[in-house]
Amino acid sequence: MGLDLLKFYCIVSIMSVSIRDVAQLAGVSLGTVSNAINRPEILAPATLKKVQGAISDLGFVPNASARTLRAGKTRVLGLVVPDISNPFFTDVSKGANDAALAAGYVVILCNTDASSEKEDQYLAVLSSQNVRGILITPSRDTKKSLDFISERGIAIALVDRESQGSEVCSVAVNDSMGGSLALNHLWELGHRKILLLTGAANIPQVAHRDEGVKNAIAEKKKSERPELQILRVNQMSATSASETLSKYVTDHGQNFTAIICGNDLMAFGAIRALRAIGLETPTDVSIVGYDDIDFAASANVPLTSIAQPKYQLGFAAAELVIDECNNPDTHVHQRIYFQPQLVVRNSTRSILND
Amino acid sequence: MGLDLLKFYCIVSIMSVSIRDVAQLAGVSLGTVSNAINRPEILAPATLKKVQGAISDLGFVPNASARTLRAGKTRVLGLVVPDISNPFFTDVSKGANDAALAAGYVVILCNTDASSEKEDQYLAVLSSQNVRGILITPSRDTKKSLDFISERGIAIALVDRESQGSEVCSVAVNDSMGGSLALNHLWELGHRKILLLTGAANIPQVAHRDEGVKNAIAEKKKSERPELQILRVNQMSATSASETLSKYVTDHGQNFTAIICGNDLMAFGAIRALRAIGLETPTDVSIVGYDDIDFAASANVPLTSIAQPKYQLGFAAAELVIDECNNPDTHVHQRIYFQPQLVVRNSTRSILND
DNA sequence: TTCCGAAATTGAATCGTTTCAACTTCAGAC
DNA sequence: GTCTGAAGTTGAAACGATTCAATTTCGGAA
Repeated sequence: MGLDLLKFYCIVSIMSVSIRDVAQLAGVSLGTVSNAINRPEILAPATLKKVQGAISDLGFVPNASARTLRAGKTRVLGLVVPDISNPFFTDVSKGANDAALAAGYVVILCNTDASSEKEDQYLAVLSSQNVRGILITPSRDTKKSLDFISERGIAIALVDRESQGSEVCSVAVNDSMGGSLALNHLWELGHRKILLLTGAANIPQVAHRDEGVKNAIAEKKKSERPELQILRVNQMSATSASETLSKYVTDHGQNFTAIICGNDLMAFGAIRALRAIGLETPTDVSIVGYDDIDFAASANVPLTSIAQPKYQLGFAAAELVIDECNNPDTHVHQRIYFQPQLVVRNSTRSILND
Repeated sequence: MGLDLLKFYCIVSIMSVSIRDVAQLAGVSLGTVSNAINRPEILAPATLKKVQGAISDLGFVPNASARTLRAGKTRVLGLVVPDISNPFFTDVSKGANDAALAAGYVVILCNTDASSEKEDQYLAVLSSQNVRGILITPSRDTKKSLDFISERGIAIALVDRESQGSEVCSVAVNDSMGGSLALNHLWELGHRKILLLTGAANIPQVAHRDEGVKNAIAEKKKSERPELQILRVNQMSATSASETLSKYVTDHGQNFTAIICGNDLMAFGAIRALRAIGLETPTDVSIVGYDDIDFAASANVPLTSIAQPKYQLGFAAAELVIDECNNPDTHVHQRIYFQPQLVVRNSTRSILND
């Protein structure tokens, strides 16, 4: 008898309880239980209480598949990024996850390694999973991917890309402003010969930042405009930056007092290359990085850098998509534009003598 | 008329095609289409071809919800980690995603911030999503979480934790061996006074590594055993390591020729602290890090470190779970144990004089 | 007492698959 | 020509929720 009882409990706890069981226990109909879950306000308070009691007694959790099948709506988002090991996207992912969880959504992470095929493959999988919305940093031919998605009635937000028309939401950082921030900081410290150690010009982010630097220069009075040299590296890594800079100084001498780098790793590479030829940072050369990676603060030479609100980027993108899902009528597509921030540490120094 | 035609195309392209449409176009029954998708080998080749043609003509994608509802099985895994911005888990996630994609699965990423409540919350969500398996690095009370999961018939793999009983799979790295590798490397270089700059002893990974260091010492002949000092930091960060080490040297002097650090960031902190008091790496002190983070190779002093197969960890865990899902009968629970690897760079140096 | 309309509740139909027992087809054995 | 069994195909039932037209309930007005 004791054994039978145990068995009974096991069955109860293992077999999934359905809305039917709840209805039976509460002594109401199927529809009423469904209403208790989805539109509690239309039920008589007493009934609602009864049903909620039964739900928690049985530990009932609605079956997402059944719900989706009938209602046609999941509570799942897809996040499609080129490289999750890039700290930028890691933080974006964190923000998106937190925003999603708060709204009862869940995020499927898709790492495309910047390959179009993998991107397409993931989009097909996400579509078959009936995801409700997709946050994406498209790798290449944006149009096709986007059409594929929106054709299926899935909400979209572009991350770290600006939408062209106004048919989708987008969340981006003002890269041009980032470039300006870096230049103005150095300018205020008195630097007038500046080297821009940057990446390939066909990367949109890089182009925008370069432009920001140039704009900031153009805004100065003619007599106070700094001289700008531009040096591009193939790979935006410490090693590549270090080698490129060494060669440059060998060829041209040190014709600068400060360097603006494409990212923090390149900044560390630059510091290393300079030290190798007897130039200290910031004593001899000031250096500004970009991204403000975690390690920037605790490096040998704590780095002055441009910080991007990565977490907020992901959070906002998820919120936009969820709003589009939950309020399709009132939702209006937005282009959100975050502002980067200058973080001053020890790698830059004033060379004014007053 | 033109407008009507447009409307027609819109409806065709927006409305989802079901298995029913495929059956009609191919001139076969529902069941046959289902078989073409799930057990193609039992169909007559001609029929199979016909159905596959219809599927691709219509661009049919099976509805995951309906499939799950009927079959009770999703193709979704959950990955529950304490901190996705830790490069370790980033790589684990990449590995898991790749293994999943290859098997037609998809991964929901759950970042718990090492909080038990968030972990529970995510487990509930994953359960309601009917995920098929969960890869988890549990934060605390493993037992309860695991019971919750397996009670619901969801496959489990422990990541970076060893399973105690044999009722679940686990994938971990031999941390003890990592500690031994570090010590033996220094020992071979002639170091006999070693400082272990490590984290809190109640973190399992830390404890195992410390143990590995001690074991390696115990294996040496008595006369050749190095002296070991242990110094623990609160936070395993560069700053904390730097401060703690500075204070230690002030109090005790430099009673070591080499340092084994709890991770690479701490190693960078140590290098900085030493330089501040006039000690260069590796000239005066040799340093070994742990984790082999990306930046280790391109730092000012390229770091000798212990590398863990993080990607493989995630890949293997996903494979184990997927095997358990697909072949529940033949599947046997495994404990996989990866071996860390010593990566020698410039932060360590021999002090033997022969 | 009767009737009315608003509020609350009901339950059959539906979503798009998979499953499996039942049925058809057909080549070969007798 | 008939029978047999294997191979191939069929289609109704089921999964567990939501939806909505239909039904019941009930307080108050006539």
